[in-house]
Amino acid sequence: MQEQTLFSGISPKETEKLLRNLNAKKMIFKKDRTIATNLVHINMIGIIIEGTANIERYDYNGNRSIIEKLEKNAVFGEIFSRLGNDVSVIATSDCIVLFIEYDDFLKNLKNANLIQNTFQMLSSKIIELNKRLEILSKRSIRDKLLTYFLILANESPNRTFLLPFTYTDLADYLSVDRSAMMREIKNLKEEGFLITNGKNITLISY
Amino acid sequence: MQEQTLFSGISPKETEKLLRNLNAKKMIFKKDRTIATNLVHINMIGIIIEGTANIERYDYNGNRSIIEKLEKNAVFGEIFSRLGNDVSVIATSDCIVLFIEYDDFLKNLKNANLIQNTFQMLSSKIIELNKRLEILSKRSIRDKLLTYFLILANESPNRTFLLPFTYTDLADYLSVDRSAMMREIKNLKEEGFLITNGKNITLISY
DNA sequence: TAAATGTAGTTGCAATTGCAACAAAAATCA
DNA sequence: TGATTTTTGTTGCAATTGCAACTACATTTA
Repeated sequence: MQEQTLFSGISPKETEKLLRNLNAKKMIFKKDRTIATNLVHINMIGIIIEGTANIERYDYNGNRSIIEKLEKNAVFGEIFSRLGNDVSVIATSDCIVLFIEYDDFLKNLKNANLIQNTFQMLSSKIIELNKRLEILSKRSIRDKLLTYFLILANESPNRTFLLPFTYTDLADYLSVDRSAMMREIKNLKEEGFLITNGKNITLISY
Repeated sequence: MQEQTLFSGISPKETEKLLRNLNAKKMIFKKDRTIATNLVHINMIGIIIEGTANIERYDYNGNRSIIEKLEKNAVFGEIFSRLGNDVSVIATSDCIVLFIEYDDFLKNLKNANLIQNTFQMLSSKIIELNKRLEILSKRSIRDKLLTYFLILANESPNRTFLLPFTYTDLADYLSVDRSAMMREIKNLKEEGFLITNGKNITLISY
């Protein structure tokens, strides 16, 4: 799914040249470290070369919200994610991240492949955001769970999938209280909508 | 705000030529008419030349969700909005809309201005989506209202703004029950957070 | 490997929310 | 302009949700 990168279709040599022109800087982050905070004014683009990270926000109540999961080759930064106030990128495993100045990037946006790829990236960001919006616009925890699980179930052949979150993180992704969510999952199981075995979930009907 | 268009910086003559190459088709829609439904497979880009429209979704409970408000010069379509299942674009006033095939568009994506403008459009879509996500990730109606009102208040000098929705539509934008929302607005007024006069709202503190 | 930390699973209770059902006011239409 | 439709404003009540507080289990870390 995340095989497409910013440099797909561009030869390694060409890529290296581009990265030099782009003044790209490579940085290493340990798990749980903050990769970036409040990037609005910094105008950087980050590329996850190795590892995984989350884009997160804490509101004034102390509630965490997981905005996005970043996998290998994912990009983040103002144009890609609107990293506003109180938003941070946190390493969820050891990470290698490439940083590029946005202005440098725009100046070098002449390579046809790079243009095409950037479009792809932006488009898939939009798709991800809309996916999450569809979930959050549901008015009950039950509907949020079912909507999310349906998306995951549809991506696998037998409607069984591995939850890509801990249940604690899932609650923050759905923006609901964890205990209320667990209660609702229990209800869904009792009513025969779901079978769970740890993070393995099968969606029976919906 | 929406002065930027896909064809900014491109001369009228050049634009016309582009539109001919793009095989653009102009269509007229009366208020409340459906401009497009389930565009996923149709692969079209729409540009609102005149008028306003909403991107909306109805879920199986019959709850409407207003996904996005489209103003003059706004663009919509798969790459820009992920118009998935049960999603429609509805004219909220008489509209003139330009349709372009996505493939034609990509093929003609050589003009530097067009590239730049398309990036701008995609970026501002992402910003809009994130704005809405920030609102919907709040766990109470009160916080959703305050978050949205704060965004509007910050865009005007004296923290007073004109609500761009009917209150009925606002509830669908915030994905909450209308009567519960009205109740909460009343509470906020009584507690001195808000002053309202019809759709004129002043945010006192937050 | 023992201790410490993080995650899963529960529950009672109070607060918030959605639903249904109105009446009144405003906007639209014929 | 008069009739019709839409929007606003309200309320009681039941259902859902968040919060707090635990226990049990799993995973890290020293």
